[in-house]
Amino acid sequence: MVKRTSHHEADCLIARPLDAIGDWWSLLIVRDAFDGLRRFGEFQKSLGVAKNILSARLRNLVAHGILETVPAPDGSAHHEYVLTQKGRGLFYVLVALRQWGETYFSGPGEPYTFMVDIESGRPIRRLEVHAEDGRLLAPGDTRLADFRNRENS
Amino acid sequence: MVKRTSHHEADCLIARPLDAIGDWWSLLIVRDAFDGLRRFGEFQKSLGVAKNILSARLRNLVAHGILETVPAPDGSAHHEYVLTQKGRGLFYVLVALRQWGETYFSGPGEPYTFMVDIESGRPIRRLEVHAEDGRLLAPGDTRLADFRNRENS
DNA sequence: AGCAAGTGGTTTCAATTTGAAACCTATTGT
DNA sequence: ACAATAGGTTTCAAATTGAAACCACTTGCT
Repeated sequence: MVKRTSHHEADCLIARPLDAIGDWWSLLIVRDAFDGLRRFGEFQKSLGVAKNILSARLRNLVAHGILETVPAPDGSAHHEYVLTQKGRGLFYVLVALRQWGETYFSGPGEPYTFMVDIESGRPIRRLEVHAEDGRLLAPGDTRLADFRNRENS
Repeated sequence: MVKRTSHHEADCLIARPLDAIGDWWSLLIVRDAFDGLRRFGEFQKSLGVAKNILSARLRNLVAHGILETVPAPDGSAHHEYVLTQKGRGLFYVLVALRQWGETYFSGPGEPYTFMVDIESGRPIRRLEVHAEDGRLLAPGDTRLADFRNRENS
């Protein structure tokens, strides 16, 4: 059997998250969940994707603990999909992706949406990576270390 | 013709980046590029992916300006793939993804790699989202606004 | 009660995509 | 000269995708 390449058991802690999300645009479901969407139909309308595919994606996200199903609050027999704490942890990924998008994908002069702080209505700051002592770090200033390296540093 | 769903022209600035990267695990190529990998063969060995697929992914990343090809410095006829500035902008996405992975995907007691500041060798800080005035923001504290909203706020 | 409409899916099936292996073309190394 | 290595492309079977049809259950209306 030809197996789809999966990085499920990969050592790398970037590969595993990617594998859990499963599909690039499953993140759009997560984004919509952050926007308050909860019902199957709402996601379907928002994403315009085939129902069978949406069904599979939602199932996958639930299986990986990113979404969970809860009984519908209106007492109907249906359920709703809400973010778990793990799912809410993807907030930073979405912010990073969005800021990258704002920088490189907004057409010239094109009106676009961006993230603002609800309280002030002003745009949020750009993400920054900081060292433990607070120094601002650029891409080249970091490396990966394993547990053993950390112990004797 | 059955078209693969694409969010290329989507208004949303999360969808467009996703579409540019193309494939979830193309990010693994970008991660490897951050780790200093440059040659086709290096990527292939690192990712263990079929050569035709890697070839297509590299071509896509180059087409979207995330990688660029440069002549090999050793004078050979081959070229190397290096991150553009746009590509380096994905650093924050990778950090966000990795921190999420560190939190939710590291097995109990399992040794894992994580990001450290090269200068001190100590782990970097967690990403935080801040308002313009510096307040720390949680997932629910932001919303999207379009250009017009910004103008009159 | 009878019936249409809405919600939340599953099934079917053709088209597309994927990926392993084979192949190709240059450039080294010996 | 010959084999090996790098960097791909081509081929083709199997897997995935997605549009449309279908199904089951609940409302709402008359």
